[in-house]
Amino acid sequence: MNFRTRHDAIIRHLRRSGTASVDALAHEVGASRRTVLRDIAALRDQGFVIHSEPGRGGGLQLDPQSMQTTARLAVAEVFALLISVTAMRAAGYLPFSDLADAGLAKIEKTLPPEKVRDLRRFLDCLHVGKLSPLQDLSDMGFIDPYLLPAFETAFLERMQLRFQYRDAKGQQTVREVEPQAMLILPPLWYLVAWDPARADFRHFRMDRISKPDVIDGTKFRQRHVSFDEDICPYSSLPRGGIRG
Amino acid sequence: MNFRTRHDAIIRHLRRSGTASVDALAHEVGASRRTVLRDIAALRDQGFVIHSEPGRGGGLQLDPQSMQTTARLAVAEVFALLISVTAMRAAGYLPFSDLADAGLAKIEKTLPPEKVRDLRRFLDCLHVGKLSPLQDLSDMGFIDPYLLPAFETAFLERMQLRFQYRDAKGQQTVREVEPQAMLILPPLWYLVAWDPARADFRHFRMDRISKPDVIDGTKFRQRHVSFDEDICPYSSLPRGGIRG
DNA sequence: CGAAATGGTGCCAAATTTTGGCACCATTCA
DNA sequence: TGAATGGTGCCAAAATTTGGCACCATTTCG
Repeated sequence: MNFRTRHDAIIRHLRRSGTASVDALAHEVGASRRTVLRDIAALRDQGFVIHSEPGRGGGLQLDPQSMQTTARLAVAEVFALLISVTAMRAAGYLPFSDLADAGLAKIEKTLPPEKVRDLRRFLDCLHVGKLSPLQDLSDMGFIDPYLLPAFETAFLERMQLRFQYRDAKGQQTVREVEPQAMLILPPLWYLVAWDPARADFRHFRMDRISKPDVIDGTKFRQRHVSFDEDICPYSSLPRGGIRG
Repeated sequence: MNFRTRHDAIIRHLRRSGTASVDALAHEVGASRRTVLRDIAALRDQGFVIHSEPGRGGGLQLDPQSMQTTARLAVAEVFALLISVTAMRAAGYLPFSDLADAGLAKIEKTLPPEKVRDLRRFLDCLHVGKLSPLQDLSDMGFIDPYLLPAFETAFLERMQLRFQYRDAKGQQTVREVEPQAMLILPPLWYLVAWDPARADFRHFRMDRISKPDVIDGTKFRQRHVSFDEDICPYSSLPRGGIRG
């Protein structure tokens, strides 16, 4: 009996019998006391809540609440988490980002197929590169919290987006564009969009966008965006897993 | 990367990319072709329906209908996710952080109450500020993967920590200190600790710490750490939050 | 009080499983 | 035919798991 089967057996036994001692479990699953104690620790690490009571009449007890633990996240939430973990990895904090990424993989596994498809299409629009050191960062602002929900609709439904844009000189203009890609040049974030009025691509710094709104009834086709060679799509980013 | 994590990663990749070759997967998860083939067989045993097509243009494909509905994140994974989001927000790299927060809130709900309490206590030790531009970043290294688990114990149980420290001149010394706070001055991370031998606070750059170990049987009291005024605790950090 | 029953930890060597590499087979497609 | 692809058997090396032991802490019973 390998440890996976054993863990299942232990959980099943605890569920059925309510409470059990380590020795009883050890006998039940045919393993040593030491091994069962290790299994209990592992199960606790995995999120099972197992209460224990030492002394005569004590034993182990599985908290029934810990059995239902499904977090149903929205696509945008998973996306937001993913980019934060990606940024963390890019910054070189592997121990943290690897663990966080493993957690996200579990969450993704539970996402329904159509959400995974949306997530993939969203991530396909994401590109990462290095910022030129010449950029002026002194006027970095905050990104409108309504931007991501608006992006979600605009990118996935391929609908035009209207927003106010404040250019480098502080001029406010209203734009109506076709969102084609998102670009991260840490710490700056850009929207790459086709501007039909100018018949050309434009880069918009996200912290300069306000009042984003999807324009009803519009539909556009995806265009090929060509990036510099030092900018790579998120999906081909080097990932965790140290190769031996 | 152990086989459980690898299985999660493989499923994630297959779901995201629709179809993938064994070699691509092997490269992705950092394992050999043989191992991935074994993993695929194991996943099929577990009930995942994975179609395969030999020959040119072939590959593996995960049937979207075969999906798992529950995920149980390890406590450490939730910790890592929270820290990632927190740190990236602090660094100002992270737009959409309120959405990430919403996702985290859902995930947090699946943790047992005492773990949530631990999480809060851990995050209470986290402080964020701005790095002086004079700092030399040329020798930034990687953070020891054992640091996070060691911190978890040391901070939560208030136990002393022993580690090797490489100072700015490259000198290696062994320190035994009382961890009092974590400080992020993007992109650098510091441990702020009371050094009993020197009877004073010290800042240790995390990428210069190696071989961390909790010292058994030690217990210390929390001290008030005074920070510069431009450094604020994580808990009072400005949050996104959708206005309305 | 002392003894017994219980959970829990550290350590180590033995047992077991996992892994990577290799050779080789079958299928598909250009 | 040759290249790209999935798949299997085998083996030694690497990594992990396991059991045994000593020992600690807490609780309850007599």
